[in-house]
Amino acid sequence: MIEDQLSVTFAALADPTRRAILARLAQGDATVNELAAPHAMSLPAISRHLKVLERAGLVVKGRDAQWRPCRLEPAPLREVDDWMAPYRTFFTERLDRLAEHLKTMLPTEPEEQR
Amino acid sequence: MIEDQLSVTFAALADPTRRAILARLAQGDATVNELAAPHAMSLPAISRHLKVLERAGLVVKGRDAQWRPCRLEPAPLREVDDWMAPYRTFFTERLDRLAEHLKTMLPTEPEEQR
DNA sequence: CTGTTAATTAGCGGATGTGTTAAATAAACC
DNA sequence: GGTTTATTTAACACATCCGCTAATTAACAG
Repeated sequence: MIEDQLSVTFAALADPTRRAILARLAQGDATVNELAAPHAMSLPAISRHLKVLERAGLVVKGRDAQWRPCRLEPAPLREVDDWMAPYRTFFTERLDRLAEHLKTMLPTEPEEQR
Repeated sequence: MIEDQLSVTFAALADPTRRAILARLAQGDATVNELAAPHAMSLPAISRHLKVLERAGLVVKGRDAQWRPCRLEPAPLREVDDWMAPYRTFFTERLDRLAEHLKTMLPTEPEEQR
């Protein structure tokens, strides 16, 4: 099980419930119960989702009596952003993409003269 | 099984082998064998990874005799990019706050004379 | 001490993911 | 037709994920 940080982060993001939790936390800290409220799902299920987000470093839990106020930690998202960087040119600059595509295409298969 | 596009894309990205395949394809099209070459893994395993990438719409396979030239399809990455947008402002804002914090911190702690 | 609230853990079942080897398909080569 | 090459599918094993309910821990309130 040699799971790298990026894989753990992507796996954590690959669930709509967890992304909804992140979206909620982006608007401010919240307790586990507050996070669970909008979802038609048991509390333990939400608790497990939070654990996944925590393991990915996307969420940090504090302690306030019996409450565990959760906070969004954007650092792993920045890692995702950095990973995306080289691919971003593919869909932001289509002319460059076409040019590069042609460049990689031309020298591999030299046209024969006729 | 109501898997949304974004979840499928994130799940596809949550594997280092698949990300390596995408990185390879970013430099030009390649056949399944070419994509498999750098990995210490059986060909069927690579074939399945490609299927996952295909299902996510990240890769499109063509047909050239017995070869299946694979091409990178950046559209789902753009969706990820769009999803990231609100969070991106979040963590740049956070960095700004950090910068400001450091700025306001420096003059408050003047070196004591001796 | 007792009861209430917040949250986690335990244990179960079912689905999915990931790797293997062996067999099958498909198109080229001779 | 028969062989080689590229790729996929089948069948199996094993682990993880994801939901549930029931039980447990932790901290407050009276």
